[in-house]
Amino acid sequence: MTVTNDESAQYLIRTVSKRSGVKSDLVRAWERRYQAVTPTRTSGGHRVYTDQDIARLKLLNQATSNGHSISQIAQFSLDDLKHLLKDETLSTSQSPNDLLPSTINKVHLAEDYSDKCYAAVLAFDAQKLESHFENAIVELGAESFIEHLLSPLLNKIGERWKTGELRPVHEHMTSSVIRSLTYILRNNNPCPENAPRMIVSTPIGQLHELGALLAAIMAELCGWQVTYLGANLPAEEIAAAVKYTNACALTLSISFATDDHIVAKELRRLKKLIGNNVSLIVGGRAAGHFQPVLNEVGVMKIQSYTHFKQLLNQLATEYYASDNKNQP
Amino acid sequence: MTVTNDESAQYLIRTVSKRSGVKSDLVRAWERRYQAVTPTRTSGGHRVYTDQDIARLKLLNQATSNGHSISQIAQFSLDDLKHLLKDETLSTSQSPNDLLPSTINKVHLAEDYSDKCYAAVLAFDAQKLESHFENAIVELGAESFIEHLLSPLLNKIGERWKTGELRPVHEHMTSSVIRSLTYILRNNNPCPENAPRMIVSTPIGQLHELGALLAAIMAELCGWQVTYLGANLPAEEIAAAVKYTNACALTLSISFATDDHIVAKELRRLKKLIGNNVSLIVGGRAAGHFQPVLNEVGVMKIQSYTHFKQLLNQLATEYYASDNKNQP
DNA sequence: CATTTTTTGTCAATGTTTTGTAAAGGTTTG
DNA sequence: CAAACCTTTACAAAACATTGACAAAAAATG
Repeated sequence: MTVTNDESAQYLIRTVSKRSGVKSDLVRAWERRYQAVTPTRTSGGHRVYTDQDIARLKLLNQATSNGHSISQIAQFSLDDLKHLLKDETLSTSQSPNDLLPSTINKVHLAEDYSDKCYAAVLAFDAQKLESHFENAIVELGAESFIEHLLSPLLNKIGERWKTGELRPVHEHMTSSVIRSLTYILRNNNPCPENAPRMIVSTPIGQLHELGALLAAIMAELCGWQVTYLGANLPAEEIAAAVKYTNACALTLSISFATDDHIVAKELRRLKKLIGNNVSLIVGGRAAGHFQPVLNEVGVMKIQSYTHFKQLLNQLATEYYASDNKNQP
Repeated sequence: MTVTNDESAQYLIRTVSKRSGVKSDLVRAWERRYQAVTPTRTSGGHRVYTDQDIARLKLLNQATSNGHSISQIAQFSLDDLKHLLKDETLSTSQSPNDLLPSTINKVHLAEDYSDKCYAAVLAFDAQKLESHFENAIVELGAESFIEHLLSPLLNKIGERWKTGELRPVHEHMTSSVIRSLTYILRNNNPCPENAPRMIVSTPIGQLHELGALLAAIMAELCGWQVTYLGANLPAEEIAAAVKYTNACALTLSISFATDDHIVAKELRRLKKLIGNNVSLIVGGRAAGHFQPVLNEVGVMKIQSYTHFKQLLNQLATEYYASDNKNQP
């Protein structure tokens, strides 16, 4: 099914007629006699319809040619109409479970989607995974999608990867799908021109990018202007990106605990390169493993989903405050 | 404060009219009556348009000739317009081609965009880069976009990287932007359920993914069901993905010439793991460097843009032929 | 079953709005 | 100075709206 959630799309009667299969005259008659649809009007009086109206007329058309009297069903809700037709075509159908998504329901719904997504990951079915994600974004909204679906899902993938149930390719495939999704998420809330800038990456040796992706998406949703660099970059490169973009924050994800000293060395170098005016944030499953270095370098460590969100908002506030001072 | 001097290129109405296909008079009428575009003015009062305006007008033109009333859609955002047209081309595939998309013009136009995109890469401006890409896709169409803009651009980036004008981060940033664009490109032509499947990646040690991305996009546009895995994967992982997805082809990009034997070893292992029924395709700037191994293993080497396209179509044809035999 | 009444899709007549195009006359640009 | 722009005003075809009517089909009634 297509993603037609907005009511931004509006149509005049001829388009509606073409799409629904109901002649213009009849559309007007149904409105006049039974208020089957109640379009708004232009200032000049022309009728303006929504996607929902079209869907409605389509169903009404089907129902009438199925023997129902228009006067009886004209005021039915979309759901009622669907049921009507379902019951006819399949006489005894499945359980009708599409009803109101309350806030409490959302968590449950997200879990539901999460299971489906994990199954798609396990089956290595990128198409299905993307499809589930798309639907989930529409149904849950970007906010809930990230908090209740994406975040737990990535955790689960991280765990299962350690137990061997998943292979590295699974993670790569998932990263790939999520990366292409950033396009939808970003376009849901365009950020202001003067938003604070952030670089997101993972240090050299850290090949897992799921955590970094999550961080990037979250930051974008919190109104940051994020430049995502992918995984496995040396300190010099990351620092260069910070310079180029004039970023005021840098977020790294560390999800794999190594015993060599690469991460520590990279962090120290990074700090030296970017200086004290750029906030250095580190998250990821294995961040705790490097606690001594984090303390030494002066890193903000992400404690949890909500903690990161608070951090983002706090830093943004500080940024706007100092920005106003410099810009009288 | 940073220099936020956007709108690098500006056009007068005649150019806009030619490129968008909307007559000058009409462009002005749309502006006067519905504020469809809001160009700036020269000191003398002439209208000055941006690339975005052109993309916008092009989409509006398409939408109106598709039955939408201009007054209703004039103020839609670029994204809304894209959705509008996407939903329509899915239901009614007949589209009477609009005016003058002469091939010669397109090449020139693509070069123009290519320069702008490269400038954005050099300036490390991900947002501008994405914006240019989006406009270019609208104006050129996916096909031309890839052939005349993306492909040359990536070559240029590869070259400049070697000379040191660009750093690795530039490439990472560009990859990131292109990856999120795959979403638009993919949704322009949904592939059939039973399309042949392909895995795209780069072997271990090969960190540059631009070539692989290009290959993935091209294959998708040729009707393949592509699973893109990103860069730097060991043979076992890639082979596992091939097994999981039941892919009939595997494309690798090799853009960096190394003197160690890793690539050779990986290729040999891969061939052993995937067997003879899966086509192994290799492309990339440095593919020639490993010619002996390619011959030994039996690899199809990509010679050029058009060669790869032919290869894709040929393999797809073979796939469908053998598929029909097995599935009577 | 025959006759009325109601429902429903379609049309016609007449007036208004929308929308692409164009002409007239002045200004800017190169 | 010519070509390209600008603004204003106008115009006509296409698309809409409203009202009212009509006949076939369906339902109700006797």
